[in-house]
Amino acid sequence: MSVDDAEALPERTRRRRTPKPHAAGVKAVAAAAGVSLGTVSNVLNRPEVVSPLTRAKVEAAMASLGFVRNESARQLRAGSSRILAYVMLDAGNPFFTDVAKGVEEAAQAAGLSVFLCTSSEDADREAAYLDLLEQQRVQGILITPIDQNSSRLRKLPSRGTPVVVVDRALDDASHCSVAVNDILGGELAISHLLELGHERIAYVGGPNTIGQVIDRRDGARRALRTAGKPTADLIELTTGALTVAEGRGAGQRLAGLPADRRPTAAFCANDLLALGLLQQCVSLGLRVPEDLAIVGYDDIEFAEAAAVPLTSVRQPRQLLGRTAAELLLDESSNPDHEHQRVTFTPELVVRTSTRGTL
Amino acid sequence: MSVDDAEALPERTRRRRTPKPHAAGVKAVAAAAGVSLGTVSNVLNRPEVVSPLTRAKVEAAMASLGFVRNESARQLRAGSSRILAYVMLDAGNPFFTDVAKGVEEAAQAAGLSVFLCTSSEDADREAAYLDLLEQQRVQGILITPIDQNSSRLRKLPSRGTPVVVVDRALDDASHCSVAVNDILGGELAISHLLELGHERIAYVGGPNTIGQVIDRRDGARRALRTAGKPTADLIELTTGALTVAEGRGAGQRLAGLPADRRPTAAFCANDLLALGLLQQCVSLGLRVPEDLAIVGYDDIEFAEAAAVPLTSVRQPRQLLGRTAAELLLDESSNPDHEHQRVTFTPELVVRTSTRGTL
DNA sequence: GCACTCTCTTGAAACCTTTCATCCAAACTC
DNA sequence: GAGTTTGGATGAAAGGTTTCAAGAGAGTGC
Repeated sequence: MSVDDAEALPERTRRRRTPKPHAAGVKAVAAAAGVSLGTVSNVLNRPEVVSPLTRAKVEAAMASLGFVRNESARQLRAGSSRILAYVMLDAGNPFFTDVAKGVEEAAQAAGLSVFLCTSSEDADREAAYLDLLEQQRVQGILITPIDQNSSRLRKLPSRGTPVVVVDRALDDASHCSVAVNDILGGELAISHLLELGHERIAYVGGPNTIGQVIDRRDGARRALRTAGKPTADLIELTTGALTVAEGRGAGQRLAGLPADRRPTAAFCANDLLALGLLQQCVSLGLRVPEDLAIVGYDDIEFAEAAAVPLTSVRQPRQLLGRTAAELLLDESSNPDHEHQRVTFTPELVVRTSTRGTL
Repeated sequence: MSVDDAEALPERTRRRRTPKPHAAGVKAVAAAAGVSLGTVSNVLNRPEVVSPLTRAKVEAAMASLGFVRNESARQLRAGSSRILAYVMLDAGNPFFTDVAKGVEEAAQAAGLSVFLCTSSEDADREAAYLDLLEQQRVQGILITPIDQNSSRLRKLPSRGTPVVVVDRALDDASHCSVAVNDILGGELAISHLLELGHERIAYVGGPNTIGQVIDRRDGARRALRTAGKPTADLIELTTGALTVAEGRGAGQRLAGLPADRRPTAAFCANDLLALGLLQQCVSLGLRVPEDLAIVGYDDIEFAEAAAVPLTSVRQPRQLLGRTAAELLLDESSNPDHEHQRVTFTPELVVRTSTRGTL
């Protein structure tokens, strides 16, 4: 079935100004249906004002010519796009894809589509995507930023592109933000470990440019202070990213320490790190939680199914995404919109990796 | 810092034709810099042809006006976009995000950006995204389709939007495709289980509209035939989707069977199902692999870290994505492009979930 | 001092759609 | 049957960028 032969190489020697021999436009449809441009446009945008007969003719013409509306032209004239974007830190982290699911849910309900972009924790990539999206005049941008003080990020709203920050609470008043209290999350994790009697506790996370990494560490320190211990007691293992592979690396470093200096518990900045750490430690012969208790963060679906089910700090992932999208929609449709900062509360889910088999 | 107050509600009674009081355009920049439109455009697109002095003036004007190029207009005139899209089945499945990583790698090398879309195994969503992307005139579409016979999908290339099918080998000659031999993958899994002496084997997967589900099952059947067993021996547990939750459901059903009718091994259409199945079976008291051996598919990162490390059929995920993107780039830049069908070979990775602790 | 290059810059046309004021004809009103 | 309303169709203008043929100066060679 060589459907495409008909269209292939309609002319080898291209005409001068024609960059693409693309599809038929409204003009061609109008000609074929024997009506004016305006009528075709009406069929597209206000079908109810055109008589059924005419509409049928136009629709037939569109079908037979394979008409595809040129969204660039539409947008140029109409000034608005029906797209919103979510720039996430890492598509490989189920936490973010769950947030994305919430975003898509809310967007779909409002008749919008969502484009996903991944910065992969790379500031240049993030910047490139922000530029691109602004140039595309998307309706709005949801972002989990690497650096929340980026000037690029702050300039966007004043130029007409609404921004909602997800999973970070911004100090800046020019955006809405939706976050989970990461300091509290860190406290929950460490208090739990202290209650279990651990004294040498490690914090595994990095790089220290990521807000979540910092807040969760600060929460951990605060829990130590509250318990009357010096914050210096927290042994910090800095990683290069929040991935399973980096978690394994941290496991390697931990397991290499002599038993009397090795921490008895580790709190990881996210579940990917925790899973990597867990895997490496187990394969190097450390028992979890007897030799090393582990607490993760995010409570992704895989935390429960892990080799040793993982204690973790749970965040309302989809709700986070949905709320963020709703704030964005409000901002772009409600003239009386006021920026809000929504903060959810995390919750500790205790499993075998800290509590043992009891 | 009320940065946005300056811009807020510049005029309550909007002027008639102005849909958005958006940014300054080339025209404003040209006026501010005291040059013509064409020169501004040259600074943007061919900076080398404009004199350093003029360029500096224009750049200063752009900065002070906060100029943001209107991509819709650019695209309308230039006819081409610098974006390519990957429509994936499920963003929550690490397999697809790994493929996406490969795509982004290749795209970045070519100076393009990637928009990710998720059909969530919903044909309507997929169709809506395809329409949207075609209207956006993206440079090309990479897709793991739900239904590879969709007429919408087949029409795209003849209308000017190149399509590369990922993780499916299409019978159709109008696309390139990049796939892994799923029939062989199914065979590998079942042969392995047969070698271990299993007789009652279940296949867990669904819905049966998804190509991968069908091929892997067909491979399983073929392995049975090769071993001289009737294909009816394969006990099929059909799921509603390829998710951890559905895997748990299947586990529930399996564990409910009396021991003498329960399969001794299960081959799952992907790792998410396998992880869910594993988790549910373990929590219901079945031992893996003694009571039930499990083989997954994809060998995602979490398979190795599972409660019982998972035997799985590995696919070259990133390579898949990178190859697909490269084919797409070739199609849209090379006039002598010929459609190709690239097929990779999967590989069985044996772990504890079938082999026991030996 | 004239003809000629070469380097930059210019202005108008083109891309495709949407919008809106206007127009037309047929159907009512009295 | 003159005037009014109404349901539909029309066509020109606008939106911001890119392109390209042509123009303007400055410099060079003889």
